Amino acid sequence: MAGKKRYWLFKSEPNVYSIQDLEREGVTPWDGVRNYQARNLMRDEMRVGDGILFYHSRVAPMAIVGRAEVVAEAHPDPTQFDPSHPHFDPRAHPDEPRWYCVDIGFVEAFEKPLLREELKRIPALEDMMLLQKGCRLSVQPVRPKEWKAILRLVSSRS
DNA sequence: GCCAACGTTGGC
DNA sequence: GCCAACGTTGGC
Repeated sequence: MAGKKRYWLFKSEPNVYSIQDLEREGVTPWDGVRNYQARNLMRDEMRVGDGILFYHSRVAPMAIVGRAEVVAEAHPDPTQFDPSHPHFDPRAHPDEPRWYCVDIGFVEAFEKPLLREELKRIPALEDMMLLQKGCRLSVQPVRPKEWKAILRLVSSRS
C-alpha cells in the first residue's frame, strides 16, 4: 500500500536553478545535494507524488515561487562520480554510492510569489522550518497544515 | 558583503 | 570519540 502523501520544500538559488528553469525542462534530477540530512530525506522519505514547494533563496525577494512534485524516487546522484563536475566526491564509488537524489517535475509557477516577508506574518506558518532562525537545510519537510495554508494563500490571490 | 549558525573534518 | 578548526549556507 502506498504511504500517505507528504510535503517538502526545496531551496534553490535562482541564478543556479530557478522555477523558470524547471518549467522549461519539465523534470530534473535534484542533484548536487551534499548534506546527509537532506540526502536521507530524499533517499528514505520521499515518494512519487509528494508535493514540493519551490523556494528561491539568497536573492531579493526571497520567496516560494511555485510548486513541483516528486516524479522519481531516489537514485544515486551521477554527479558524485564525475571528476569534472564541481560536486564530484572522490570518496564515492559506483558500487557504494554516497549521495542520492530524487527527480522532480514542474507543477506550476505562482503568478505572485509568496514573499518570505509575508510568510513570516502568517500564524499558521509560525513553526515552519523555513522560517526558523539558522535553518540551513536545503531540502526540508513541510507540515500538511502549512502546505494547506500556503496553497490557500496562493488561490486567494489569483 | 557580512557573519551567525551549522555541518564536516581530522588531529589527538 | 572528542572537539577545535575549518568550510559552507543563507538571511540580513
